[in-house]
Amino acid sequence: MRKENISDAVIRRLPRYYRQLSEMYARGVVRVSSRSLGVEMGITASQIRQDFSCFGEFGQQGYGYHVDELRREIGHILGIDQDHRLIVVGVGHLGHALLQNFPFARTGFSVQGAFDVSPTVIGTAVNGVEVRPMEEIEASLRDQPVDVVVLTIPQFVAQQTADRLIALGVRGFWNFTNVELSSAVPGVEFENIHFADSLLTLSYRIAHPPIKEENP
Amino acid sequence: MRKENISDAVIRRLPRYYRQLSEMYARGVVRVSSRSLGVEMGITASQIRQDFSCFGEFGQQGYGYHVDELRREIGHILGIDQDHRLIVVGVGHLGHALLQNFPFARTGFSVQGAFDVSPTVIGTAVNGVEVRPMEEIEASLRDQPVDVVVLTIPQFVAQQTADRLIALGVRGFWNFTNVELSSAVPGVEFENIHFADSLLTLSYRIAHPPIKEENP
DNA sequence: TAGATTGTTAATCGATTAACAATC
DNA sequence: TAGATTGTTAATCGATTAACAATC
Repeated sequence: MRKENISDAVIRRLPRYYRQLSEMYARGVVRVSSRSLGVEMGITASQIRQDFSCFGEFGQQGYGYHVDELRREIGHILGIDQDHRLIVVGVGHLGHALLQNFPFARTGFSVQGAFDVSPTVIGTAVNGVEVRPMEEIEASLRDQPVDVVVLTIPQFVAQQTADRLIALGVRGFWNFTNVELSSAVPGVEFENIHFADSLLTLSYRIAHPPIKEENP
Repeated sequence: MRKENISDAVIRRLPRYYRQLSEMYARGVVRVSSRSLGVEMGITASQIRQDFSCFGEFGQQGYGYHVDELRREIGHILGIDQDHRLIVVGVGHLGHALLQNFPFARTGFSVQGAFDVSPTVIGTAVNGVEVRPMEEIEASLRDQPVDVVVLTIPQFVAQQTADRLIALGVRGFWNFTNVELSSAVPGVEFENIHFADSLLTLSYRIAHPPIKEENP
């Protein structure tokens, strides 16, 4: 049964399925059952079948799933084949690292440009992308709208910069600023990478080792 | 009632509470009720009280919570005051960016060193941390054990490097490699920052705009 | 004191797991 | 065909929310 509202938990598992299936495909695996996929990923076969059934019927009784077909389907659901357009705003160390390393193309994004306020980086090129002055962003987005902005700027300008970009029509933010951004404009999506939060959960877990399992 | 087993969902909210309370403390706010904290954070007062009650009784009837006290308590729970020790393994663009930008001290970590295999970066210093050759890591960890390793290395050496470090006694990994690491050694904790997974969930959400609310 | 707000118990909601008829 | 495995419905489990007595 196709669901109307997919839960966040399901959505967050999709990239992992995609990753696992890509890896199996690269290994030459042709078919997989929910059971064996579950064993490899450490989740139940039930959950896998439930998750997939939110989006359609991709398997075949008695056979399982065709790895490459399922991989493509999930990629399609994730929007990987939609050629989303993206710019990087803030080319400090982190913005630079993402421009240099991150495989945007493999996640379906094409990098349309990079912007910064600092004269030191303006005019330089990172991985073939020229860094342009922030003042030009209005004109640039008018000419060439983008789907997503990568926000790698200092915390104290995060919300105001987001607001400025939202006014220019941006509806997706990949936010690295460790600030909780918000907008009154409907349909604006924020995806946060909170480095500090992540490290703190690790800090918690090493500070509180999980309770030893007594012999049952 | 103190709980034995804290759910992952609760743990992942703790850094956000800590962040919010720090921000309020910086603003000079002295007391806060679960209700008003909930309004600011967009969660229910019930959930806040439930979450806190896993760890103790930090409030006072009729008054609420003392912001700074609660902030310290949560920081303590997260292990921020434990002065954890950490090294960075892999000083490419991302490792460099983290060494340069990330406020390790503010999350309770002290950077003990950085390691890489590339002669280009070995011997350089990033933000006061000297990059040493990977061969020296055995000796270094024997002398100065660390709690956490930041893994910013290429995917194809991720698992083998993790195994090598686990054999040297490392029990915490902040993993940036987009590989699902695992270990048979009990008590080893992995915290993953999966950039690609994160961006793909954003891709999903902009590809599937949430269903418009009909006027009820 | 009266009002406010906690910590906790009970009720609800949603997500995960189990079971199974359908069928390749 | 018989065995395997799906998609889906039902059962279980856990997390969130509501309610309220205790009390500052």
